[in-house]
Amino acid sequence: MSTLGTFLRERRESLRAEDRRYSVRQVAERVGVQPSYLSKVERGEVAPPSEDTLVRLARELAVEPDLLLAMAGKVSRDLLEVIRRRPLLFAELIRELKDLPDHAVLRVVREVRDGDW
Amino acid sequence: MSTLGTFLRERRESLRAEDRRYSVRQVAERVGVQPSYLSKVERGEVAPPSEDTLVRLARELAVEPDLLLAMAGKVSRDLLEVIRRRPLLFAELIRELKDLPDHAVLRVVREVRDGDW
DNA sequence: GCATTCGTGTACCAGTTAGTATACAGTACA
DNA sequence: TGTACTGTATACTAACTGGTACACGAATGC
Repeated sequence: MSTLGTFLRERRESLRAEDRRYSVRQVAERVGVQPSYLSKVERGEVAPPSEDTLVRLARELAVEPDLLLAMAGKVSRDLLEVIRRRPLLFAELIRELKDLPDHAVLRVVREVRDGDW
Repeated sequence: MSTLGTFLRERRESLRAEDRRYSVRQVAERVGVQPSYLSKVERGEVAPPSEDTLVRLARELAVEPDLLLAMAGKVSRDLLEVIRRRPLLFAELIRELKDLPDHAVLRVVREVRDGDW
C-alpha cells in the first residue's frame, strides 16, 4: 500500500536521470535524515515520515507538499488549524462537498476567489 | 490551556444538576474509561483523550463531537479523509476560506446545499 | 452512624512514532 | 586496481500516547 514510497522513488530517479546529485544518500543528507531511513521510506518498509520531514522532502523533490502528505495519510497542520478554529462551520462545509465532483468543488473555489465577499 | 477540561467539567456538572447519574464515576463507566482518568481529563492534567474516546464522551454529554475534537486540537477522521482524497482541491479551498468571516463561509455552505450542482 | 458514593492521588505500562548508527556488498570510473 | 560512491540490512532507542489499577479520605444518603 505504499503509494508514497514508489512515488518518491520514481520522482527521485526521474530527477536523477538528469542530475546525479539525486541519489538516496545525497537527497537524504539535504533533507536531514539517514540514507538508510530514506531507502526504507521509498520501499514502504517503514511508516511514513513526520509532516516536517515530508515537507522538506517535497521541497527537495519539487512536488506539492499537500500531495505528499495526502499519500502519507496526513493533512497539513495549517489546514487543520483552519478547521479547528471554526469546527462546526468547516465540518458542515466539507461534508457537504464530500461527494461533489471535482469540477463542482472547483467552481466553488473560483467563486470564492473571484467574488467580493 | 485546558478549555476542553473545563468545558467537559462544566457540561457534566450542568447535566448533573438535574440528573445525579452524571457523576465522574458513572459517566466514566458509560464512556468506558477509568474514573480517575476522566477526572484528570477534566482537570487538564493529561493530554486530551483519543478521538474515539472523545466521540463517546460527546455522545454521553450530548455535545457536538466536532466541537470537542477541536478543543482537543483534533479534526474528525472523516473530514481528514475527504481532504486526503483530493488534497490539492481541498487545500486550495480551505486556504481561500481561511480569513473570510463566518457569514461568508456560511453563505458558501448554503449555496452548495441549495444549488443544483 | 454506617454503608455507599464521591472525586482524586499515585504508580505503572504496552504500543507507537520517528527516527539513528553502523556495517556491508555491489557498482562506477579513472 | 583500488577508491569512492551506491543502496540496503540489521540493531537499537528516547519520547510520546492513551490509557489502567488501586487505594485513599471526604461527602452523602437513609
